[in-house]
Amino acid sequence: MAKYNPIESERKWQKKWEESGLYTCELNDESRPKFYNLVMFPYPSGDKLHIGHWYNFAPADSFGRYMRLKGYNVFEPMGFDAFGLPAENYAIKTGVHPSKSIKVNVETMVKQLKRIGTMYDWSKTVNTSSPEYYKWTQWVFLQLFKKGLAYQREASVNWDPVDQTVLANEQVLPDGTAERSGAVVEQKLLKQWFFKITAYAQRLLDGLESLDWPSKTKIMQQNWIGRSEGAHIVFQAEDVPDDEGEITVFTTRPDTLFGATYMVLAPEHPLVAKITSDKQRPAVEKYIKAVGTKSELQRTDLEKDKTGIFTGGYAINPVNGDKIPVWIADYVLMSYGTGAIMAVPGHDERDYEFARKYEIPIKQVVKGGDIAEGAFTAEGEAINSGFLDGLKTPEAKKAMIKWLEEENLGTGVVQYRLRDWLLSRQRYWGAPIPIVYDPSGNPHPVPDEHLPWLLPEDVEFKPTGTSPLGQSKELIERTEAIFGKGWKPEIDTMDTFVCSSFYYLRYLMAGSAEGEERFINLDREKKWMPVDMYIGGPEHACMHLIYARFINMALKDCGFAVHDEPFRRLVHQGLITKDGAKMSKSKGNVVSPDEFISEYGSDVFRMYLMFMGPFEDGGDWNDKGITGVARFVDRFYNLLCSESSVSDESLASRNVHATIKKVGEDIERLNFNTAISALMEFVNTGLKVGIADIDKEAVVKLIAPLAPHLAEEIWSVLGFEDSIFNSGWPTYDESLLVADTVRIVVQINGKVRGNVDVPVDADEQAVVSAALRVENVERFLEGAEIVKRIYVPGKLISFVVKPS
RNA sequence: GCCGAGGUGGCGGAAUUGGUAGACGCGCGGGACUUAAAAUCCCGUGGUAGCAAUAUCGUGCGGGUUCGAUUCCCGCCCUCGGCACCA
Repeated sequence: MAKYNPIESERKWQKKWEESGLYTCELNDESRPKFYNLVMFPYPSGDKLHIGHWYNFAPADSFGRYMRLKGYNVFEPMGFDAFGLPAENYAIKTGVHPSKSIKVNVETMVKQLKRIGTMYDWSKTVNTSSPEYYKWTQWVFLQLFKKGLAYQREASVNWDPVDQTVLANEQVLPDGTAERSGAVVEQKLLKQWFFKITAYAQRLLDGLESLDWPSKTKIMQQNWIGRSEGAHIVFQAEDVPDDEGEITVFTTRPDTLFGATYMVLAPEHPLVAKITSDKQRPAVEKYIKAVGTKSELQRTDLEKDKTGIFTGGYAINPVNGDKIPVWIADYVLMSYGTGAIMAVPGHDERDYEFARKYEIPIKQVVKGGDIAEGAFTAEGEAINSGFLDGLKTPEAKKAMIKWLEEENLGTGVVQYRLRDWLLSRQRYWGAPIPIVYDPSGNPHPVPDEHLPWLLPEDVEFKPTGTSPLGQSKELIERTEAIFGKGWKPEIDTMDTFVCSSFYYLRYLMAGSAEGEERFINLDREKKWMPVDMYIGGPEHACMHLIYARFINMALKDCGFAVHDEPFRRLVHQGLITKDGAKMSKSKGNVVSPDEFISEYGSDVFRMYLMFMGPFEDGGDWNDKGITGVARFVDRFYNLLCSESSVSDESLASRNVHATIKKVGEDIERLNFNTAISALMEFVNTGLKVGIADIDKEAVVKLIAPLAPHLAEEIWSVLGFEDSIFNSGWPTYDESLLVADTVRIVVQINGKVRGNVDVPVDADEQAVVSAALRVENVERFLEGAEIVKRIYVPGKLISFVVKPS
């Protein structure tokens, strides 16, 4: 019998699959239930596919193949998230236009992806940087604009005065200098576009409940959205006219209002100028200036001492009329809450630290802890709090809010930490924002018939102090030609997260004539959405996965989707490291899969990755065990492709049926490692007791999701002409799983002292007498009295004894 | 600091509801085949004691519940991932 040759076989089957169009999904097929199997699409970098890609894509594909065998019409598309910084930086360095380098990269990446042997439907692919795709990115922007969900306001960007360019947060080092140029990064205000994602905060929070997602990811999103319940409370500044001197604070602890001994405003707070006394003014202005040079990152990132300065002004605590000092400090942020807080040093750690430093009185208003030692932040009973005294924290909160509302001094409110989505990028390689400005500077949407609003070609990539699109003569001329003299184009491009927020909808339309005309066919969306399985890295737990949910909801509200949530089940693959470190080109520790593929083939390599450990755990890469999987493949092939005589019929059939059960259950839960173990055990037993010819068919199907080429090869050796992936998943016979006898463990005082084989239908009395005859058990029972007996049918019999 | 996940042989890992801890694989030791090697096949493989049967210790550390704990409870230590002055 010929030895299995993976390299030759894989080439052969990949060719056949492609020629026969086996994986082209008929989206209108009504004969089978649908299954939308999606992996997060990759960025087409110039590098080869690395182990991380394989670790992500191969198991995801195995799951898709399993669902196909289970009888589902599986849609498994693949595409490219091709806009973004790396291609632009490459262009700046080499002068090669991003569209050129991306085109080359996509071509090589497709070739490499095909070598994995996945069932991607390449007839329905997307590339976010193609005009056919970004036409819809612009269209989505315009839908949100029309719905009032896109707006402009001033926002600060990180500005590199040397490179004359805007920097992303990750390009700014913790010390506030630019990663590339080393210049001190400045803050610069620019008018930028935002999506009103905050309007969806509660819906994004509520929607999480229905999703089959890792709880870790849900918790991260909850924290990201950051709902907190509390109250707005109005304080009155002294020596400032009534209507101008109102300071509204947000607090989650209105019950501690009696303990507020000072207030803090953010340095940027508009009231600071009014409230500051003449005496303090020079010092306050100096402090504000010092804070202004710091980026928000520096202000919030450093584990530093709190700093602040007294304004010289006072405010009145509304609940008790106390006159309390008003300070400014950089630990209060203008961007969260109202930019002002009431400080309760007795019951808030930051306030405590600050009050200690500046010798501000600390007052205890909740019973518990030791205020001399530190803030008591837990809940408790209100004290020194007038009408709240004796109430527990939750009741005290309610009572205080009720009082504030009656007195018209405040209201109960819900606050979110989520901020609106800043989508303007002062970059070239992105989708142009489809907005034009009339001669007075008012924004107007580019009408649909002019979409795609093309990204101009005539630009310099080198930074010149403005968004690259600003230099395009073509874009300016185009704008004036269409809209009239004096009209100007928007020159910022969109955040690439916009592109990746709806690609799962566009896959459903890609490659069709209808898809060029319509964003989505609602019947198709209704049928195919939500995505049934979404697999991708945990690094997207917050950004991408919140943005995509938001866009989907917004599109639903615009009438372009019927489902609220785009991703029903989500799984994160783990990270593959090398010697404990993340693989990266800069560290030079990237391991290429290529040598393993050419030596062992794709099947062995992908199975080895799955066999390493749980899919969601990842792990540290080493190639030590790959020979084990290669051996297993040979043994599997030998067992199924040779004549075998069955030496023990019942054991042989139990071997098959138990494996069908185990492998199916394991793949269902994405426990590929134990599914492979089960198949190895099957082979070990099978080589001993044999396998009936009639069972071979079922067993090949079991390995098909994990090693698709191998399975096709054996399937054809068994005489089948059609692809194994057009067959079905085998079923098992429960009655064949049970052996005639069962091994019962015998314990004495909880320790295993022996075991007995008894007929499966033996009753307790039979088990007991068999157990008592075990030599070692007899020894331990000699001279002892059995005081208790525990019997777990099919498992164990346990005697509790005491010496008599 | 807060939130989350985890800690099991020489190594990767298994143990679905509290019921034989270490499946499966790597590695290692021994053997068969071979002139020899590779490949393949067979046997063994947590520590300690013992020729063995077996005993004893053993799932990060210290307690607890239980006939019985890797699994449940309390208190620590360490590693990894995320967030970070959110009022």
